Formats: sequence, C-alpha cells, structure tokens
Amino acid sequence: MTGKSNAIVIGFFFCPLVQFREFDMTSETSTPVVVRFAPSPTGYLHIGGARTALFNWLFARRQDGRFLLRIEDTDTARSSPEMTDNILTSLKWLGLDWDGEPVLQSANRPEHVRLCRDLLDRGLAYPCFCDPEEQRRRREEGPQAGMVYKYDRTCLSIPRDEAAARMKAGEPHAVRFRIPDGRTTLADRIRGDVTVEHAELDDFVILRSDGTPVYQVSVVADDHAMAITHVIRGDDHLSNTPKQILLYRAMNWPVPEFAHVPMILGPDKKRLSKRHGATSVGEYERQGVRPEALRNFLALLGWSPGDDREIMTLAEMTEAFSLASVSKKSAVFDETKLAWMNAQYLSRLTDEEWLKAAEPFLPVGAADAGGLKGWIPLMRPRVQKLSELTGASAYFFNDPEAYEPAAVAKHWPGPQAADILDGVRDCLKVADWNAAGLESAVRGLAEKRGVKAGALIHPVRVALTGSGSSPGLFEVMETLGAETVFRRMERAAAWIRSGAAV
RNA sequence: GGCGCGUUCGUCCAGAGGCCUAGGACGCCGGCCUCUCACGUCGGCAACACGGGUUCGAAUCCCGUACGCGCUACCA
Repeated sequence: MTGKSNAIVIGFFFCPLVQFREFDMTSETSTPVVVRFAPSPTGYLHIGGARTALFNWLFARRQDGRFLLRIEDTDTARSSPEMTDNILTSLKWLGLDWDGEPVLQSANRPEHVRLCRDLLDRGLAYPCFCDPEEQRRRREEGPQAGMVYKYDRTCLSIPRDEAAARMKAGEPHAVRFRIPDGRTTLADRIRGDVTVEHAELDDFVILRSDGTPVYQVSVVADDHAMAITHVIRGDDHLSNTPKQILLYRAMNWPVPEFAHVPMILGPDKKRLSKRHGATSVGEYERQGVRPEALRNFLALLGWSPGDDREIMTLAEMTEAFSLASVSKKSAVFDETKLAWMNAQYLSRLTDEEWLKAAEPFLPVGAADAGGLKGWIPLMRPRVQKLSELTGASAYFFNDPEAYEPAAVAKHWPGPQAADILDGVRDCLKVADWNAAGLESAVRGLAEKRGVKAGALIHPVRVALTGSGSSPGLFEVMETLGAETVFRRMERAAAWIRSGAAV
C-alpha cells in the first residue's frame, strides 16, 4: 500500500522530482556499483548480448564497480550447459572478464517460490483458479472484438478464507500479483523518465500452477540478492520494468537504477536475427575477426566517446564511457564497417602476431611451406577477415588448379600467349632472383620488343596465380622461387598450346 | 488494438537555442600511386521525417501526424 501513496506523491510533486533526477543523472553514481550480465543459455552469445555485456563491463570498470554474471537457466527445456560454456568462452574471447563465479538462476528457485508465497500471505498477491486454456482463448479472441485481453480479476473477489480452503483442498491455481492503483515513473539512465499508468498493467502471474516462478520474479529476486545497483539490459525489457519495480516495492526492497540500451537491427531495420547471417560472436571468430575489432565495433553501435575517435583500446573506451552518452536509438549492424575495422586492427599487428592469428585460416599446403614467409607482407593488406586468406593465398602454396576464365580471355587471347610466356621465362633465367632484378629483366624485354610491360606481366600473372589480380608480380615471383615460377609458366604454355583456351 | 520508446547523410556516430553554409567514420563516385588487385593518399556526392507552435533566432524546446521498433504469456 505504500506503493500507492508514493505514486500519488510523484504525480503531485512532479517539478521538484525532475530537478532531483537531473542532479542524479549527472552524478552518474554515488554508491559502489554492481552490475550484471544475465544471458540465458539457450543459444550462443549473440551480437546484441555481447554489446550489452560490453556496456555493463565498461560501466563497471569505469565506476570501479563489480561486473557479475548470472546464467538464467530456468528454462530447462531450452537451456544447456554447453551453451553456458560457449557464452563464457565468447565473453573471455572478447576480453570481458567478470568478478566472482557466475550465478546460476536455477539454484535460487526455492527462494523465488518462497517470495511468491510471502506475497500471497501478505495479500499482495492472490491465487487464481481460472483455467489457463480459457484465458488463452479469450486473449486470442480479444483483438477480433476490438478489445485487448487483460485479466478480469475474477479470482480477486474470492474471499480469502474460501481461497485458502480451495488451495488446501489441492485445487490447481496460479498466483497473480495484484497491481496497485496509481502510476510508476522510471528514471531510466538512458531513456529518461518513462511513466506507466498501472491501469495499463494486468495482474500478472508470478507463480505458475505447476509451482514454478515466472521470469519477472526471478530477475527481481536475483538482482536484489546479488545487490545489483544498475540494471543495464536490452530495451526489449523496458516495458516490463514497471512491473518489476512494483515487485521491488512489494518486497520492500530498494529499486536499482535501470538503463535500457537500444536494440541492434539487421540491414532491413528488423531486429537482428539468424536471417541476417552471422549473429553470434563465435561465428565472427570463425571468420577471422579479431576480438578487439568486434568489441570496438560493438562499442560504437549506440555509443560514442563524444569526439571523433573510432579505433579505441578497451582502456580508452572505459575512460570515456558513461550511460548518459549511450544513444536511445536502435542501430543497424553494418558488416562492411566491421570488416574495415577488422582490417584496421589486422594492420596494426606485427608480422609475427599476424601470422599467429592467421594460422587457422591458411590453405592446405601452407604448412609445408616451412620458412617461406615472403607471402605475408604481400597478403596482409589484401584481407579484411582472415578467413579470406584460405582462398586468396592458395597460389603461394599450390600450383593453380584452374585459370580464371575472365583472365584467360583477357590476357591469353591466343596461342601467341604461350610464346610470350616462353620469352619471359628465357629472360628470367639470366636475371637476379629478386623483385628488382626480375622487374628490370622483364621491362628490358618489353622495351626490346617494343611492347608495354603490361603485355608481358599480365599473361605471366595468370600463369603463376591463375588469376587476373594478385600482389605485385615480381614480389610474387621472388617469393615463389625460380623453380616454381618456371614450372607454372611451362604448364601454362602447354595448357595454352593444347587449345584448352578455345 | 493499447501502452511504451525512437526518428540527423545509404549505414554508424557528433551536435544539449546562435560556434551549423550541419562535423567525423564506413560505403559509394572520381583523381593520384601503379603491372592488376589491395593498401595508402587527395577530392566529391550525400541528412536534420512531416506539420504546427515557443523564440530576435530551433537539428536542438513544446504539441500533433506519419513511420519504425518493443512490450502487451501460467516464455525468458
């Protein structure tokens, strides 16, 4: 009943309250901060969850607070320990470390049930004997009649002793929370004030007839038990927050601060989902995206340091982070920019670091190449995601299996292409085997023949790489070595003469 | 349907009444570099959803409309 009078007070003294809140907004916090990330292990850690975790982490670290983890595994049918492992692994991969041991929500079930019973005893909740099937049917019919279904409080009018007797007799029942009169204003750290009239809410079930507590109860109970001071979560929870606040009040618990971060959308502006392609952190790892790149990119979706910085270390992000600077607007996930950002991080690695990161993506044959490292600086600026390496660098390690048709058509227009290859090969035989020496040999030949160097270079490139484009031809030659170069040129000449081109 | 939230270049952000002829980044287009591709570099195109207010002055404040998203479960 205190909730009711509070609500009225809020309504009447609106102006002073606003001033108070603004003060609160700028101070960011005054007590030690405890935040949490609470994924449910029903799937891999997805992009949206990762960003929510990041924001929680940044806030906690910025405020010298604690960042806790809670695994919401109460949906036993859909949850699995494997998914929990996967989520933890992904968080670590992203460099987001947490404090203490992860809490399992399922462990707190008995307490959640107890709280529901307590609310029942105190008359803040009441048993509902209505048939769930009937309720569901009415809810479905509602829209057709132009009405919205809201629980009609049939069971609220059952006298307490009668209700007690029916429960005692074992009649199946759920427990519903009784929504008090009034309205609730939530001072969201990101959205600002959000007010909801209690008349819009209905007496929601807190304890199902099978005796299991509902999500709204579990979050509230666990957040309180974990002494969470700031609930930072996806904006899909915004509408349910008033219900949760009512629960806090009913329990006589302090209400934490809330901050609802906007959603991440796909290119079609719909909520990001599997339809949009890769949506889990693990998939990006498998594509050869660097964790620091994904993390940086995610941070910039819905947040900015307030200036033009884009490439930032975790420490820089932490230093600049505040909830007030988080956007209210949902953001489209742009793969292209992620790729660019990944390339930025890739380019900042040393050759040794780069190779180590690239190893899982090297094509077959690369292992046999041993000390052959000349290809590395050649490929580095040419891949944005390491996974591109598999195809793009194949010719460094294996003779081309095929010649790109478009390149053949353009650079090997007829049998004379084979003669060009032979001519170049001969002039190469007496050249110094390094990029400069090879280049001057080929250019010398071009000049002698009165043709442009490109007329010789392009046919040779196709012979060596099977492709119309590659890193500088002479660097490629130097890296490949004379033996391989000659072998490939001769194979190509033979292929051309066999008439395969036509 | 109701309620809530949102709306600055194609995309991500900057902008908290005059500093905005709206800034940066990705992408795109063009130049340079050059044997192709990529990198790099230089330049260009490109936005305040709409309509009313308030104000000497609005991208910034207020109201309405449109559109989008979310919630509205004995799911989490």
